[in-house]
Order: sequence, then C-alpha cells, then structure tokens
Amino acid sequence: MGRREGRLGLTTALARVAFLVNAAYTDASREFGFSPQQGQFLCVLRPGASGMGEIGTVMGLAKSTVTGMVNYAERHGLVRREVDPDDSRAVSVALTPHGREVADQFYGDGSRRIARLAASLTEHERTTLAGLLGRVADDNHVSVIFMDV
Amino acid sequence: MGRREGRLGLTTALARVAFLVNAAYTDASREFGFSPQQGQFLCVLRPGASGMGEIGTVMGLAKSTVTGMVNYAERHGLVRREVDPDDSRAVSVALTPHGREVADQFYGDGSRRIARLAASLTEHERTTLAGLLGRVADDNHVSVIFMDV
DNA sequence: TATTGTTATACTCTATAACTATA
DNA sequence: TATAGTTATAGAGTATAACAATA
Repeated sequence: MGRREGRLGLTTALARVAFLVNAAYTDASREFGFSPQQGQFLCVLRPGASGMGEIGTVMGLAKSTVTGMVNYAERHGLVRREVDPDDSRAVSVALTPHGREVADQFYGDGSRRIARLAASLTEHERTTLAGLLGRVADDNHVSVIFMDV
Repeated sequence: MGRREGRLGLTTALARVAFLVNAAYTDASREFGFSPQQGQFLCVLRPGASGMGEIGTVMGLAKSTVTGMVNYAERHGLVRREVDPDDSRAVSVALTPHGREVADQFYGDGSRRIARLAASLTEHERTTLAGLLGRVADDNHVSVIFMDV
C-alpha cells in the first residue's frame, strides 16, 4: 500500500469507488421512494423466489431483520410469502407482478447510474477494468445480487 | 453492457466489488463494536476537525442525522464539539485522543481487509487496477473519506 | 433574511433473546 | 434435538418540519 508516483493506492481507490457505487445505488433508491436496503432486497429476489434464511445469508442480515424487511415489502405489495409444500416451517418469498416491474425498473436505473461512473474510460479500459474486477469478485465468493444486465 | 465472451459486464463487476468492500467495512466495524456509519464517520474526521454541515455534505446525510451521529460519538468519548470562535453558530467536531486512536486502528483494519480482496492479483495487475479505479474516482468527484494509508 | 444547528417526531434498519411450530 | 421463522424489545440511522440563535 501507500502512494506510488503520486497516484492512489489500490486500497484507497477501491474504497472510493465503492463509495461512488453506494451513492449511485442510494440515489436510485431515493428516486423510487424506498431505502437502499429495500432496493437491494428487490434485487436479491429478481432471479427468483428465496427462503427467509437464504435472504439473510445473501444479504448478511439476522433472521429477524429479514422478517421485518419482508413484512415491509409485503405491506407495499412488492412481494408475497408462500409456504413451502415440502416443509411447512419454511417460507418462500417471491416478487409480485408489481414488485417485479418495480425491481426491474430499479435495477435498470441503478445499473445505468453505475455504468455512468466509468463513462470517461475508453472501451478498451472498460474491458480491462471489468476483467480485473471480475477476478476480484470471483476470488471472493461475492453474493449474486447484481446479475449481468 | 451485457456479457462479453462469458465474462461479467463492467457494471456488474463494479456492483459486486462494491458489495465486497462494503462487507469488509461492515466486518471491520463489527470487530470494533460500532456500526459501519460510525466507522465511516470516524474516517471522515481523521484528516481533521469538521463542521456539522460539512460532515453532512461529505457523508450525504441530513443535518439532523449528523446531530444524532455526533451526539452518539460524543457520548462514547470519541469526538468533542467546539464552538467556532469566528461564528458562534458554527460547531467544529474533532476526534478526542481516544477517538483518534480508535479511528486509526479501525482505518488500518478496514484497509487491510480491503487490500486482501485483491490478494490474488499480480503486482502488475494491482497497479493497473489502481490506475483505472483512480481515474473513475477522480472523474466523479468522490469525497475524501479514505485517504491513502 | 439567510445560515448553523438542534428538537420533535416518525419511520426504517438492525440485532439478541425468547418463542412457536415443524422436522 | 435441530431447524425455519416470528415476536418482543431496544437502540441506531434516517429524513422532514419546526425552531432558536447568530450573521
């Protein structure tokens, strides 16, 4: 770590860009009238229904927190609970048709904002950056919240 | 955007790596017994004292939120308020000696966790990645929260 | 009048512990 | 006994609106 010829170290650069991505995400959420957490939650559900426990694992939250989050989204007509036919203890949470529409629009808006952050790079630089970041992601078992657009 | 030869698009890669950085940050905060927000707040104050309004701008928070955050940190002996001699409305918030110690340790721990994310890259790749991310950060007026270690 | 902060209020986000019901 | 979720509780994070004090 440390400076190299007057340029930022990798750690600093990673932290700053993460801050920018978070801000883009938060701005997109505000645009849609919900919190970043609810936005992230909708994105987690986009690929398909999920159990309460799985949601907690993917998002890194305690199970009671997940209960509250699902309650909120359900109250707003974005998701619905369904009892697992194979295990009556388990619950499956899925987007409602309205929730899917909102989630897709939110995802598109958030993606556009994030893409805009790298607008000043050349096509070749973007490809290089995507490759290196992809390696970092792959090597650290990142949860699949954002899928490819 | 979209897939290119089976690899992730830049937007997705950015989002995933941001998620990893956030998780590293959250883990470091938990290690120190406070929330990611309090950790970020301490890092904002590391370079020097700051006014309430400036803190809100840098962190993207409403002023009443900043009041609450400073109250919390003050209650825990991490920061103290000082009235600006030039403008008695204004308040300057600074780390206490204890707060500085905690902030520095937290910053070091967080930085180490973030650096570890890129451990699998070669030295040359890390330099390339740092350069490209630095460009992205510079071109988007990112707030200076993480300074170089 | 405009600006700096704080208060009052109302939610959401979060975790821990205790609980219910099913496996 | 172990697992899937919920409830109870408590506190932190957040914003809006109304306010006080100073410029």
